Amino acid sequence: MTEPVLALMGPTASGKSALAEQLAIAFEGELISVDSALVYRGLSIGAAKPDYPHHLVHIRDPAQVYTAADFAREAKDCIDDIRARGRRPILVGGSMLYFRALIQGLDDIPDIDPAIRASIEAQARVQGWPALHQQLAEVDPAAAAQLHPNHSQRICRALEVFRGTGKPLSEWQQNAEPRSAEPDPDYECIALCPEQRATLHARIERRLEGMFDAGLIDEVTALYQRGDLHTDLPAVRAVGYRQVWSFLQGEFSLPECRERVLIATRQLAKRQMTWLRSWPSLGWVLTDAQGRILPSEKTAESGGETGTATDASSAEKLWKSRIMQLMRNF
RNA sequence: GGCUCGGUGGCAGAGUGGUAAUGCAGCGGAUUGCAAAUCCGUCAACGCCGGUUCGAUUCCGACCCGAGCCU
Repeated sequence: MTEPVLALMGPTASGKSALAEQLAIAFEGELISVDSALVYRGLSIGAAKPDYPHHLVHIRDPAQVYTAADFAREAKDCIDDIRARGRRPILVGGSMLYFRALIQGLDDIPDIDPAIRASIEAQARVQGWPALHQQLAEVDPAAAAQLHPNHSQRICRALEVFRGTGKPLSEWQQNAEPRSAEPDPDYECIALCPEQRATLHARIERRLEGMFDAGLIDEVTALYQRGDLHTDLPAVRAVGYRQVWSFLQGEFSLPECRERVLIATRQLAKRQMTWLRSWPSLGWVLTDAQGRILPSEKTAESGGETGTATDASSAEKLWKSRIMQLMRNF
């Protein structure tokens, strides 16, 4: 069997990129970015674009919409391609739905005509989402039962799948084999994160200052002046870009803008932590206030309640131990 | 020094003689094609001391603090 793909996860500003670069060099690997903002050209400073080369960075125009499904497909191709060249693919990033789409897979639902979504959103503007939730309940009660009446995006998705395919979303999802919580042997998932929340917040704050100093405002201004971009696009909704965009429109002062970016970034980190806490079989790599990896047993592979490693191949064990060893020296 | 207005949760800000909206932040959660998105849940307050009252955050008085005006 092929060795697993290393997947390095973690909240924003946790230091993933620096570690990833070291891993890439140490393992003759190639990095694949798992980042929903970095896919867009023009998002560099505010998206913390790393200097070291990554795949799947700057591959779309900000006017386009990139999706988790696009990512899963392209990342898979990328992994195959890298392996075909005899190198090791390493995934790095914090877009957890992208990781999930790649590792756990998405159901094979056909593309939906964007016009359908547009009409649903138009309908929602006049009727409100709870009304659409009700309509969903008539055609797809299973999906509706799992969604709050205000959950705009997911109600929209369920509705557009039904209208576009004539088949309820919940049925599409039943076709696939049930998702297991078992660790996927094809991926070795590691999370890098400061042990203390306060440390992460301090890192976020420091990095944000650097972004503003490096010209974040100018970067967003360039996007703003294109004239064809708007706040409904994912690229413009990204943390930092959205707030600076509003600042450019005169909605608030620069100090308030900076404060809002800071808050939004912390909130992003929190949501990422929520994903990570329930991620199956995740190896936690905790760091101290100086960014050094803590040597305690907490850094060892977790989730091994039973002897899951007993039947692991020696190649796999070697792979793991090399990662762990490298990380101790980080 | 005098007068006026004001002091409600971390912040902003309603309100009532029977212990108090809401927004933001914080914290927790969800997450199958926009996910750095979207949504849900939740903690937490009436400056201080007396008085009136069955009962005061709400009424009265003193005091403290803040803003403004006056001398």
